[in-house]
Amino acid sequence: MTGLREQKKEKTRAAIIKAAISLFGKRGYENTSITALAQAAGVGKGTIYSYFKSKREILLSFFEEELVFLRRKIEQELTKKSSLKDKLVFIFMNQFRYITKNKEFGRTLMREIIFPREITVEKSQAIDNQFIAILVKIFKDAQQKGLLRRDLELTLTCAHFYAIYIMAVSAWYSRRLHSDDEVRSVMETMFEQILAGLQQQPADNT
Amino acid sequence: MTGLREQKKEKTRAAIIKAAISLFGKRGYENTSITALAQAAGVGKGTIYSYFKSKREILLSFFEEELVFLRRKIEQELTKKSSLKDKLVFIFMNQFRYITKNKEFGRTLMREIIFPREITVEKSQAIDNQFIAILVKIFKDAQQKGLLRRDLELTLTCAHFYAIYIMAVSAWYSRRLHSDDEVRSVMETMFEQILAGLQQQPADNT
DNA sequence: TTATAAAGTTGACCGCGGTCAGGTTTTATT
DNA sequence: AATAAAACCTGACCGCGGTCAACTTTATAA
Repeated sequence: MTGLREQKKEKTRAAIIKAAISLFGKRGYENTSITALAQAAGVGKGTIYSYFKSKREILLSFFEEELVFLRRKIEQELTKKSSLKDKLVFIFMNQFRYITKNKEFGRTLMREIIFPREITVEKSQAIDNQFIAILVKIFKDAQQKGLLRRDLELTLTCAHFYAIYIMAVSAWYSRRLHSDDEVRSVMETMFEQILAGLQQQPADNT
Repeated sequence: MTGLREQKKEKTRAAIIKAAISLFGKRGYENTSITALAQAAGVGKGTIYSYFKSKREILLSFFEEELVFLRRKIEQELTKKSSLKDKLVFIFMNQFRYITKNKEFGRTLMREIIFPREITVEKSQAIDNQFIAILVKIFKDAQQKGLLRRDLELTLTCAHFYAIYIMAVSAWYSRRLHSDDEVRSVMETMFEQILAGLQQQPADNT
């Protein structure tokens, strides 16, 4: 049953995440110390580490929660988009905007998700599994409508598009791309190029 | 001219890099403290920071030097590879093996190169410019031989393959791919898929 | 040669993320 | 109600990357 202990633990965990949302949002990730987080959550510093393995895991947990909303929002608006390319661009641009809203926050997040440490591998896997879920759904749909080759290993196809997205984010952080528009334009071009190779070949008349 | 000052500075810089090579190699990046590095280089801790902006910049500078050799080696052996796909796989697998030789070292490096901070943007750009140089050369060659569409923006094409490479490295760090062979196999598959879309369409007979 | 300015070096010091021995609260048992 | 065991909480403490005021060395000018 929900003993006194479990209730408290849930409360504490929630308090920490809440404090994280508030402080990360207000001051950014790097400028929020664990000590400050602990104070805001009303617990001792050490307690934090019995709920999370590291500061970075707090970030990932925080993001995991946000992702539920982000995902819901995306899936709602997705129906408005018609073409496969539009859908993909829509998804990734939403993600991109969220990530880069706070530059330094997004960088830490990306680093942790794309190149996780042993300590955060599971969390980071859980997070991009959520993405893969959205993407696979779209691709299956496209396959059924005859827009995509049926022999594709969908996991690989997801990976392919995800790869372009990561590259775009990277280009933004490396100051090779500067605005949302540039990013979207590059992504569109590359997506078109990929799809040209993946979709069923209609009678080709160049 | 090469005054006393310049000479000393060069020596000191070299000593720091040398110490970095030795200690990073011996103990890894994270387990090498700046203090230890300073001692090994025979200078004070503060001096390190008048040569490098941060510990991570030392890592990048170190890698930049290694890259000269790696690049030379790659370009020499490249002539043996015939097909475009083989060449690309060869380049990226070399890179991959180097990066993942020391797991934690490679992770820090990738994080810094792919998602650089303001403070390391230039260095990280310089590094992947070296790659782009190798890749562009190959692609131009392929275009001349009629293996690639001529209307391609080569920078984008590079980015495309580079993206797959990053994804592969990421998959390895996320424990989605476990061995060299798996990584190569995935990379090969994806490269083939891309090329099918990018290369000139021969009369298509499926 | 000597005085002044400029450049370079240094380690004590800071706040950080993370640890852990010791103290406190909850549960289980009688 | 009293007690023992288990679970949980805590902040002093550690080594880290990075800073900077004070100091030393080199270059310049008279």
